[in-house]
Amino acid sequence: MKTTITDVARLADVSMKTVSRVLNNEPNVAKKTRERVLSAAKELRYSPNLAAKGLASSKSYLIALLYDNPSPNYIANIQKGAIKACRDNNYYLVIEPLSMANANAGNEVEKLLERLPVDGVILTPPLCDDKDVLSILRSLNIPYVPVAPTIEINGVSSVKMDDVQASFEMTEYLIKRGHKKIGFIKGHRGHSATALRYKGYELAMEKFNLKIDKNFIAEGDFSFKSGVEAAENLLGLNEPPTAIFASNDDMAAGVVSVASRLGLEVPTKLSVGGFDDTPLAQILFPQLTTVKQPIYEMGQMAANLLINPPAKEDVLPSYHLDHKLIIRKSTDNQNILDN
Amino acid sequence: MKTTITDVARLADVSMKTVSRVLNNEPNVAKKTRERVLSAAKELRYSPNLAAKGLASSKSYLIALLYDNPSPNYIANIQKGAIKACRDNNYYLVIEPLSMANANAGNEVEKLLERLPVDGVILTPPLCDDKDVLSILRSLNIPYVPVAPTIEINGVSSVKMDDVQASFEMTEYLIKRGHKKIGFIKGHRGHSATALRYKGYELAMEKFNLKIDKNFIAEGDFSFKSGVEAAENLLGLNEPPTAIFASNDDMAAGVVSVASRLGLEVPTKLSVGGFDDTPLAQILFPQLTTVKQPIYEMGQMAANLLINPPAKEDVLPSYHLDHKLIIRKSTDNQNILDN
DNA sequence: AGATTTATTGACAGCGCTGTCATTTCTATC
DNA sequence: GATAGAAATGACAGCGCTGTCAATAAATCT
Repeated sequence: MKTTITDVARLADVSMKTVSRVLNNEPNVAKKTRERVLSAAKELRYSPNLAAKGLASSKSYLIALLYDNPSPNYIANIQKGAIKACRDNNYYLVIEPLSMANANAGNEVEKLLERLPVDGVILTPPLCDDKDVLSILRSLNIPYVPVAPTIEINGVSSVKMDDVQASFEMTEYLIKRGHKKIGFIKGHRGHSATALRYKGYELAMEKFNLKIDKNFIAEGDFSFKSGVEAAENLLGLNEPPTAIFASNDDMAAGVVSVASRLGLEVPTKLSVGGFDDTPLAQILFPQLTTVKQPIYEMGQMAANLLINPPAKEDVLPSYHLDHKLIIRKSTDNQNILDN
Repeated sequence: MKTTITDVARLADVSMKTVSRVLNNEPNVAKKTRERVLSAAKELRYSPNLAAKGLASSKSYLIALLYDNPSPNYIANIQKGAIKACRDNNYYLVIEPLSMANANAGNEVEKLLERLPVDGVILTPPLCDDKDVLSILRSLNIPYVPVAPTIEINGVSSVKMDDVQASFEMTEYLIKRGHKKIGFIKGHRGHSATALRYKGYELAMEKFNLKIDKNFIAEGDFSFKSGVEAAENLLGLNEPPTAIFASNDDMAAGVVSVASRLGLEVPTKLSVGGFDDTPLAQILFPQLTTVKQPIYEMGQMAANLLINPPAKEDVLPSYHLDHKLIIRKSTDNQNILDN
């Protein structure tokens, strides 16, 4: 038999409402009463019934994570972060993979959310830029937080990292290790990160007065295969680059594999940098220097923003979380080191 | 303003209870009435309030997926499968990563489930073999389905694949491609799959009257690194094997990397087989022949068993789902082919 | 046709909690 | 010590649905 708030009330000799006040940290409860209630609750191992709370307060204590199939690794980390925040606040995370491919993601979302009245929604790319989804959310009046969106929305907080800065740091790091001829492999067109990461590369090159050779810029699409193709072009040049910065790890893995096929030893003959710090980065030989995105932290922050919305006054439109340059063997070229 | 069951009842000119009956597919409603209610519900775009349903019926329409950090890929697929089943039944999936490392997973589970009264729990390895967790679940009287458990529990259905058979098929396939000297890399001790996969290898070797050379059996722990070490041993033998079957993809990747370092071309000089069909298997060059586990299907089945429990009479203790041998380039040795 | 069974429908309480508002108790003030 | 105001507490309705059981309508049987 589950203990209810009534049981606790009886034991603590107060009214149900007072128990409710204590358990929800509402003000205006005498210290002594509070303690009495707390110990009664503890003794009875009371825990509230979510459905009842939800029904009475028209909240659900549920946060939904909507996503459309990016890498399992990305999602897993977002989930972990979001769950951390949920646990800390007695919320729960329900997940809903969506497929934007099949026509109207909007409809799907609508059906889902009409039935399950969650208190907030976390949106990951590319969903966070889908007009339909966004407008449904607005019309249903459900708060949401986009993770790493391309477009900012007025009045909506988002969480993101600074791709430009991260990419700048990687490039700067390569330059400081003595590289002057640095190839860059772009990501998928239309993916927001693609332009930003390239921008960072540009800025770093400019800062150190290095000319960007057009031949050193290759188009990719974030896939391993495109990394292979790009590397074949880059390394087939008369004067090939001494370092290649691929804008994600999968493409970097492609570069490493081409290099090894060509007998170009990494990192001594060619340094390779990636981006994302996927599990692959550590599996590769040599292990990959890369950028660790604050994925976990973004998930956590997103959930937190939904659970404890900041007061309107101090709303920042978006929160930037810190990335980290992870230095491993693939760039260990034993050159000039003035780091 | 959300429409309620009362609105529908009024429009269809019946009682609330009748609407409830129709919407829950209960028997004993006249066909005409049913249609009237259905069209009214449709017109009003009615959708039930989960919290209210839950409170009234003491169900939650929530299934929990408990897991302790296996590969993101594994979890992602289990999730997808489970969600498919949930969607089909108007259920929702909440996920709860756990850490068995920190002392008492049991306690954590207990707290979680006391608060969130889910209708069922899906347990993935290694959680599904944790005595504490299982006993909590039993004492809380929450139905659960273990996925790929080591131990069977009386009266509890589980879902699993046939590791022995799958491993047998891989080995048999290698044999039929002309290999006689086949190395095997074991997985992590204590992981249930380890013994089963080895067993399959043994059975196939026996069936074809091939002697198992002890030197051809290497110990691994499912990590890339252990695959590298095992491969170094195996390929350093005077008479090295012509094929290596690593009992997961990460270790197989290790084998491929060692082979390429030694100038042993895969697949012509060495065939390599893996297990799991992780994304890595397709990224590798050459792409990896491997076994695809029915992970998605297991997740789906598990959720289904929870949502629609089979009648006691026809309870099977466990359900085996089909795996699939995925043949790619890493075993394409152009030999005898009598497949 | 009347009696009996069976199918269909509805009235109503109540699931466990919180919001509202009334009531009581304390504290500060003059 | 009386009074106003603030702080603490409680009574009670009701969130939206379903379970129970009673009432009614239809079907079946003598």
